[in-house]
Amino acid sequence: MPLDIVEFSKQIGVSTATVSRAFSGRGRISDKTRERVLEEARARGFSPNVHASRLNSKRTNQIGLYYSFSEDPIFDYYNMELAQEIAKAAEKRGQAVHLELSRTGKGENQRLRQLTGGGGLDGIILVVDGRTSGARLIESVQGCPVVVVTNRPWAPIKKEIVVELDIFSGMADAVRDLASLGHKRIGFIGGTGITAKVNGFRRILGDCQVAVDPKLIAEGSVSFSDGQKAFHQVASQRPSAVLCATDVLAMGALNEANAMGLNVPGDISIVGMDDLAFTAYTTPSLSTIGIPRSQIAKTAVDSIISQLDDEESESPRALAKHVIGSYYVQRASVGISTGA
Amino acid sequence: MPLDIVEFSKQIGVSTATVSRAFSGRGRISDKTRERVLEEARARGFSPNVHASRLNSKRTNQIGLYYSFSEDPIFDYYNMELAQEIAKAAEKRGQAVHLELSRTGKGENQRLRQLTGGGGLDGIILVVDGRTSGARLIESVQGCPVVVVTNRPWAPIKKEIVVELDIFSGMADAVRDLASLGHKRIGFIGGTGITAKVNGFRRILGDCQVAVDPKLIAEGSVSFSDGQKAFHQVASQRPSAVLCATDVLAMGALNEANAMGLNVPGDISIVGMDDLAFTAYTTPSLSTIGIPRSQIAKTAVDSIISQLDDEESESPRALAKHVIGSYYVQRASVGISTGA
DNA sequence: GATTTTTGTGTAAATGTTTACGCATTTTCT
DNA sequence: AGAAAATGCGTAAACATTTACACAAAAATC
Repeated sequence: MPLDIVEFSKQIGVSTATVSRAFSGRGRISDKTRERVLEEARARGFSPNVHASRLNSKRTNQIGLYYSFSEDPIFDYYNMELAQEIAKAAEKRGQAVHLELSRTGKGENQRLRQLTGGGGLDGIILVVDGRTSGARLIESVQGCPVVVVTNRPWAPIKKEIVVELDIFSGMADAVRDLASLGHKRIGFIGGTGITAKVNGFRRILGDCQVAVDPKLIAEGSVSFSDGQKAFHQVASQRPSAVLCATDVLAMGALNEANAMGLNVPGDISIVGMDDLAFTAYTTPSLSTIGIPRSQIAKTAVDSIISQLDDEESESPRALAKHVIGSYYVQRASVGISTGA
Repeated sequence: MPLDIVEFSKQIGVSTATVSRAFSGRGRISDKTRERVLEEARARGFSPNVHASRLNSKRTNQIGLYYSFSEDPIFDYYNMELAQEIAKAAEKRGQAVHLELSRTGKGENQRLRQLTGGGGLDGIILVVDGRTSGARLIESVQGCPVVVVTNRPWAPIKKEIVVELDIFSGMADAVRDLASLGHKRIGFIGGTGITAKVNGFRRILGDCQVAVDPKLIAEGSVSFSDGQKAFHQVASQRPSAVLCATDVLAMGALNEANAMGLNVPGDISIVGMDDLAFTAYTTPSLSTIGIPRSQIAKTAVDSIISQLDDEESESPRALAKHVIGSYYVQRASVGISTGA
């Protein structure tokens, strides 16, 4: 039913090549002709068929954004905000985002093969929460550039480019800051699967010459209620400040502090991680450690694009790793230590 | 470089038709053959080219999700959470989501024509915040089913299916509830462009026989700080409860109440709108009015699918409107009125 | 003014599938 | 067993573009 390029070009008296050139911007064509073609296209309602177009040009202008997480919710606030930044960064490079959410596990590899194998994507960004599952996933990426975004240490081994998120630099800033405010008993509320953060925390305390008290470290999961529980437990040990592995955990901690009649930051300081937009909206506003999401996004998207360009120029693809550091934002939830 | 169907089928000694049938599941093929083909494909790393495939079959299995908003941020928490639900609903129907964020205005129509014209999408879901701009946008949707998600009254006029969100049923529930708790002075914190909510609020107060005091209605925008300012203004008029047009505004109100030394809900009750996930995490947890997002998502996606099916069966497309009602969740931010 | 270069356009051969049609072969029915 | 129906598979014609190549006309060069 819709006009095709053959019929359309016949109607306006040019060749299909000319029409193609008018739309793609590639090849030689005079300005006058191009404008006439586009004008007629608008008037007659012709738009080139993208499938036929892509079948030739190979480019899709679509980047896959694949989240693989072992725990629900896959698409939490952090990942949503990251997705948004990636969508923006992709748009700047003329790419649209193809969003895919997945639970780590069975069927994933097949899905990924299907997604990347048929040329449907110019590239794929894999956001993963585990080293092993990530490595397994990469096996299935068939015919397109791949970028892995991870918070685990990861040396690129196959065809992937790695964007590694380093939360520790910001954590160190936070701890230094707390120490300078007189905090000597600093607690930590962790979560399953984020042992790395806990270990980093221990190391950083050592670096800052703050004593490590195992009783001040509470494991938990990642939800609000986990934050409440963990805080309740840690608070009994009288820390003067608590770091939480995520902002949502910190919200739980804040809430529980309130319920326990503790004043934040009067009695205890609380710091979250992720720098979610809503940390500015809490009462008191939440200090947090963030990794610049726009930079993560830009790095990942740029990397896909440059891999594509490399491919065209037939130069060998260099494995690479980009490390994105973190920052500490002090807000109202942190104050001078009132502890012993 | 990658194997094509001709070469692959030759290698394993069958015809291209057989390979195609093995992958698509359509047409006649024996189980044994299909399995052999798929097995060989895995072994040899063959995946069918999606562009060539789509060029024939016309189906894309991609639904566009197009947000057009007149104000930043386009992709706020509400829209993120909605997008997530739509992605889930689409996935259940075997469709992926193509995300597109846009500021209302110039270039939009052309972008939309380009997006929908070339057969790149099976359908498109337009989420808009204005009646007029939405109607203008629809003009540019060329060759695929379209669904509009809107919170404005909207009678379908052209080719669109409408999912209209009715916040008023939930608002009425909330007001009734507040009234039954003895609240007689109920304020409202609105925002630009949401006059409809304010008018609805007035009507509902009338229905519930609660006096309308214009001084208790504050316009503002939609941000956290707007919520703070508007609350400050309204609070001076001593309302016993305040409805806020969004949850983020309500967070601002909550924060300002705190800053003013008002206890929530002891001195004043606060209700938000949107039922964002984080409303459960505030202190006190925020009562809110929500519209079931999963239902919005399901309705929109199902509508696209059924329009596609109708198209195939050549039956005429019926314009339709689905209205999704709202609910009220009472949480800790609401209590018995202590006012005069 | 003749030669070379540049520019604008057309022709036609890819691009990699799907599917209508046809033909054996096998199964079902009477 | 013979006829009818169902099954499995191959051949080849779409599907709607892009782009290498060819060629004429215009512009630049000497």
